[in-house]
Amino acid sequence: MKYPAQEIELKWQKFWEENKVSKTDLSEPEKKHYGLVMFIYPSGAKLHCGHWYNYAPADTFFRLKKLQGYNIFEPMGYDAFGLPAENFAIKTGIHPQDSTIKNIEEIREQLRRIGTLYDWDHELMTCDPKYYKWNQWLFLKLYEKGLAYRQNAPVNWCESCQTVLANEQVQSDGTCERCHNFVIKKNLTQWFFKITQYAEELLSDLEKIDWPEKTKLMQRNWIGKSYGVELKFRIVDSDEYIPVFTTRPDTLFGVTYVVLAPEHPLVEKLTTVENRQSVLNYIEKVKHETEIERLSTVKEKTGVPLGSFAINPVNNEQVPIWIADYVLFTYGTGAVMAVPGHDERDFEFAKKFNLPIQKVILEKGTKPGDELQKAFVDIGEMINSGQFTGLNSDIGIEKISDYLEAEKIGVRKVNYRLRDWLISRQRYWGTPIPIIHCEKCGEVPVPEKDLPVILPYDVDFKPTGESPLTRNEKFMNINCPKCNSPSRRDPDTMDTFVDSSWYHLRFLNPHIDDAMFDTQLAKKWMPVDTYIGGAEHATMHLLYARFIHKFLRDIGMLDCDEPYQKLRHQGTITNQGAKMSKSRGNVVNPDEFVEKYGADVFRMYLMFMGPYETGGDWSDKGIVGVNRFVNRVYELFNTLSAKVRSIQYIDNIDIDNLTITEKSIYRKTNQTLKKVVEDIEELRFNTAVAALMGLLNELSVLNKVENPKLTFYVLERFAFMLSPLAPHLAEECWQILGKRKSIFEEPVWFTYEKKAIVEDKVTLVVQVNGKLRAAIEVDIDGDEELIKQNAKQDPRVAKFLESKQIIKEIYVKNKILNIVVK
RNA sequence: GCCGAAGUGGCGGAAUUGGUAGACGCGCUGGACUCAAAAUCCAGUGGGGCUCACACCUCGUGCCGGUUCGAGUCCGGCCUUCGGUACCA
Repeated sequence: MKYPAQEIELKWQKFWEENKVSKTDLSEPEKKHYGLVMFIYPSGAKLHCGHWYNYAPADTFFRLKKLQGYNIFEPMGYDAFGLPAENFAIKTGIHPQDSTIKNIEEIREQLRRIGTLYDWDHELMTCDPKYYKWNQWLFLKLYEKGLAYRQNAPVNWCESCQTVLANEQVQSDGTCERCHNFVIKKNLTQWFFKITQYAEELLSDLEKIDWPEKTKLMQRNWIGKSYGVELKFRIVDSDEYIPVFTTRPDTLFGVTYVVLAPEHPLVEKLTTVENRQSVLNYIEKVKHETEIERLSTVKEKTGVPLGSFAINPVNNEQVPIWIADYVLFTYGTGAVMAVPGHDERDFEFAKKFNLPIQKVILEKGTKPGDELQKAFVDIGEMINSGQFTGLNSDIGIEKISDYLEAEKIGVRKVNYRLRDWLISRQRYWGTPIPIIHCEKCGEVPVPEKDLPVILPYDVDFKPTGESPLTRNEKFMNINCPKCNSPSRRDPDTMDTFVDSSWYHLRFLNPHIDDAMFDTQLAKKWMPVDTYIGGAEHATMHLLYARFIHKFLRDIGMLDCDEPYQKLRHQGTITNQGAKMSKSRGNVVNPDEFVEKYGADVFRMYLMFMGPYETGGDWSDKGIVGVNRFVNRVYELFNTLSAKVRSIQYIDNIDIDNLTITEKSIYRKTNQTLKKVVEDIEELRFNTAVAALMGLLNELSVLNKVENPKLTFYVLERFAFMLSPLAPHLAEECWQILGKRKSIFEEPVWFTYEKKAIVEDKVTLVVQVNGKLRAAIEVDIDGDEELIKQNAKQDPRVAKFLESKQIIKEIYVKNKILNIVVK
C-alpha cells in the first residue's frame, strides 16, 4: 500500500493545530526550551531549499526536545523590511508593503506545509508599526544613554542601491553584498550605535556561551583587541603633536618617519607650501578609492610627504611626516609611527620612497651589520636603542612602556578594531529614525508618547541619492516638540539588523503594546536555548544582537547576559556549486518535491544528504531512497498491525525467553534507539536516518516472528524514533498501533535497555604483522589464553605462523589480536 | 598573503579514544513477479590477480616521508578545493 503522503500529512498538521500541540504555555518555564531559527526574509523569492534545510532539521531537533519533556517554544516570523523588497518595487512599481504582505501570505502557507511546531499565535513581522515602534523606542533609549550619536563620516556608498553600506556589507572584492556593484566612498552625516562601548564584554562573554569555536574566533578577530601604547610625537616648529598607537613600543628607536591617514585633521596644518599641491592631489585621489582598494595588500604602496617633521620622543630625532592610504583614519589614532625595519608595510613603503631603514631588533644568528632583506617582525635582541640596548624585545616592550608612562610621553592603551554600528540608511523600506531636526533646538528626539513614527505609504521611493522620505512633505514637516517651531523629521531609516537584534524577545508576546517586550516572560524564557542559522551571520547579526541584549540588560529589562546560549550553524545548500539565488537562476523550489513525495520524505532527504553543518550541493538523485524507506515503514506497520491489535501496553521483554532471531531484533532495536537519540541530540541527522534504515532492513524478518509482544515493542519504539525525523508518518504509525493519544500531544520517551544492547558474541580481528588474516567469533570478555589458542589454530592464521618465530602478541580485549612474527 | 576546515568507491556519504575502511542510500548488474513495462521484492557490486567455484592473495582513504605491533585517524613536508579575512599600526 503506497503511503498517501498528502492526505496523511495534512491530517496531522490539522490535528496539531486544532489540538494545540504546537501551542506553548509560556507560563510554565520550569523545563523550558526556547528553540529558535533565524526568521525568514520575504524578499520576493519564496521559500527555497535553503530555508527548508534550516527549518526542517531544526524542527527535528526541537521535536526531540519536546519528546524529552521540555516545554518547547518554536516561533516563526518575518524579517520584512529591507532592500530587496524596495529594489523589487523600483523595478516593478509594486509597493514594497503590498509585495511584502503578499509574499508573507505565500510563505506562511509554505512554512505550514513543512510540518514544524511553530506556535503561530506568536508570529510577527518587522514592518508592522506595532513592531518597529519599538525599534524607535530602542533608538531613543540608546540616545538617552549617549549610545546613539550622529557623525559625519566617510561611508561606503553603493551607486546602484543608492544607499550606505556598513563596512561588513562590502565584499572583499569591493562590491556591494546585495547587488554586487562596486562601492565608492562618500561623506554623509550618519547615525551610529556605540557598540564599541561594549567591546570588552562582547569579547569576554564569548566564554560563557556554547557556540561553534569557529564563530567565536571570528567575533574575537572582528572585535580585534590589542594592547599597546599611545604616545605623542611633537612637531618641529609647531605646538601641534601627533598621537600614535603602537603595539610595538620596543621598536620606537627604529622610527624613521611618521604617516598620517589622508583624512587626518592635522594634514592641512602640517603641509608646507611647497607640498600643498601634491598633497591635495593625493587626497583627491584617495577619495575615489574604496576602502577595499586602499587595504589591498597586492596594490603598490602610495603616499606623499607633507614637508614637515616630527620628533621622536625617545631620541629627539627628526623624522619626515607623510600621508599614505595604507593608514586608516578609522583605526587607532589615524596615524602610525613607521618602523620599516620591523613592520612589513612600513618596510615596503620605505623601500619604495627611499626612506631610511633603522634596525633596532636583532634576529638571532644575524649580525647588526647585516642588511635587512625584509622586515624582521619577531622577538629579538634590542640594538641601537639607548639605555634599552641589550634587552630581549619582549621584555623591552614592558620596559619602554614603563619609561614612556614615567616620562609622561605616552600611556598604555587597549585598542579595538571594532567600529561603531552605522545604522542610517537613505532608503524608504525601513524604520523611520525618531528624531526631529529643529533650527533652534538642534536634534530633538520624538517624545515616547508620539511613537510610532509611522512610515507613510504614499512615498516616491525611486532612488535619487537622497532619502525617499525627504520628498514626502507631509511626513517631513513637523513642529519641534520643544519649541513648537516648524521643523523637519530625520528622513533616514534604520538598518534592518536593528530589527533582528531583538526579535527573539518580541516573539514571547508579539501583541504587547505598552512595552518593547514582556519583561516578565523574558526573565523566565531568556536566553534562547538553541539558535540555529547560517554561519554568514557570524560577525553582523550575531554581534549586534549580543550588543542590544547587553544594553537592554543594563537598562533593567533583562536578567541574563547573552541572548543565544547554544548556537549551531547549518551548512549551505548550493546548486551547481553556487549559492542558490534568484539572480543566478539556480533556486530549487521545494514545493514540487513536497507535492511529489510529501514533507517527511523531503525533510528526511535533506537530513540524509550529509552532515548538517556541511551542507552540500543539491541533487535530487537520492530522494527515491528515502521515499522507498517511508513506504516500507508504512507497509510494515499496516502488515503487522493485526498481530498486535490486542496489545496496548507492555512493561518489559524477558530477554531469556527470546529465540535467537528475536533476540537479535530486540538488540538491534535498542542499539538503534541509543544511536538515533544521541545523533539527533548532536544534530547528526544523516547518521540517525541511516541507523533507522538499518533497523528497518533487519526488521524484514519481523513478519515471521510469532511473538506479538516483541513485535509491539519494536514497532512502538520504531515510531518513536521516527517521530522527530518524519513526524507525520510517525503519528500515523502510532495510530495504526492503536494508540489513543498522538505522540506529540502526550510526549512519550523510551530509553534503551542497557542489558539489551550488550552483545554476547563479538568479532575478534586476528592480524599477523599488522595484516588482517582472519576475523573470528568469540565470547565477549572470553578467556584470553583460549582465544589466542583458537586464533592460532585457525588455518587462515596458522599458515602465516608456519616456521616463524612469534616475537610479540598484542591483544586488545574484544577487538583485536595482532601476532608479530619473524 | 594570513587564518580555518576538508580531500575516502561511479555518486552522496559512514567509520568512539589509532584497532575488520566503504555503514546507510543512490546508481549499476543479474534474478523473481508481469503479455510487457513501471513499481515492488531477492541477490551482487572498490581495483587487480587466481580459481569451475567456495576460498585465497594483493593493492587501496589527495601526494611524499615518518611514528607505531597496527594510521582514513597522530607528526613533518607538499598539492588541491571550499570557507573566513583583508596593510589593524
